[in-house]
Amino acid sequence: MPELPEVETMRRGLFPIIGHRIKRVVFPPIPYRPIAVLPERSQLVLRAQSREIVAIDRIAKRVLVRLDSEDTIVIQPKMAGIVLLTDPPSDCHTRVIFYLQGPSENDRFLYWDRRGLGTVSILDRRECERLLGPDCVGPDASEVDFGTFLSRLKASKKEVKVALLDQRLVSGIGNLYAAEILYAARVHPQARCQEIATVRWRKIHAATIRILKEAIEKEGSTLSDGTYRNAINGEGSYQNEHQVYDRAGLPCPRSAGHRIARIVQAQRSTFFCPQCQKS
DNA sequence: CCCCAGTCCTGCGGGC
DNA sequence: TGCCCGCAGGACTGGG
Repeated sequence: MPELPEVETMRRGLFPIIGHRIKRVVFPPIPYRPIAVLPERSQLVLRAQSREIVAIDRIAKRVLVRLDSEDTIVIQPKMAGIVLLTDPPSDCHTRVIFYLQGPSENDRFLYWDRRGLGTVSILDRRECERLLGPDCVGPDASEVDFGTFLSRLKASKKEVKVALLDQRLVSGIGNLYAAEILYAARVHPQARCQEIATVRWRKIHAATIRILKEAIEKEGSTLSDGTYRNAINGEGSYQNEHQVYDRAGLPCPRSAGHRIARIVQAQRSTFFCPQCQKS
């Protein structure tokens, strides 16, 4: 479930490849259906090969590998994708290998995706601006200021938890961090955005900034399925800080007399404490 | 415009 | 013990 902290950790993990040149792009033969490569595999090979990597960026939950041609390789890990500089957990889920110029076959990074829901694209500058511009992707949740946060979210007619997941309003928050943010802010996930007082929006904003920052520092959350890893195959540690996510039926950390509940909103699980979190 | 359901995909865990 | 089904959910699509 890579969300903002996990994808930011991927971005930082790729810093060592900046300044290197891509020698070869390889799609390993795999027993599963291949992942989507946009616009097509041959374009990725043609346009990435022999280009130098000049920067690694992130927009929302996508990693952007900037090339000296002004093309950008956009990696969207979705549910189960990661980028790696080291050997993958299993060879059969390696989807793309980018070999770099250098003395060793180990000079490479790869995209590994256990479920194959992710995508790898190569976009020129215009396509990047169109597909990843402010009309499609809201301001980054880890650094959005309160005024922007309030003006974009408070007008929404959605329930607050559903609104936090809308990448057009504010980008980077997924199901896990939405639950943790609203628990920290003591706001009920089904509260309507327009009915939440500004002082409580301030708490939601503060919790958003704080939790995403802490999760980035801890290199994200590696859940029990173990899929998410940093670029050198290490686990994150923010899972040890989770208060409510995937903890239905367990005691509320704030008061042992309460229990964490699970409901479904927009076809997704929501975890929260019905006693601590008020509309 | 909004909202909801379906889709992609594989691995795992609950239940019988 | 083994098997099957449902669930996990990010982003997108199509229908109402």
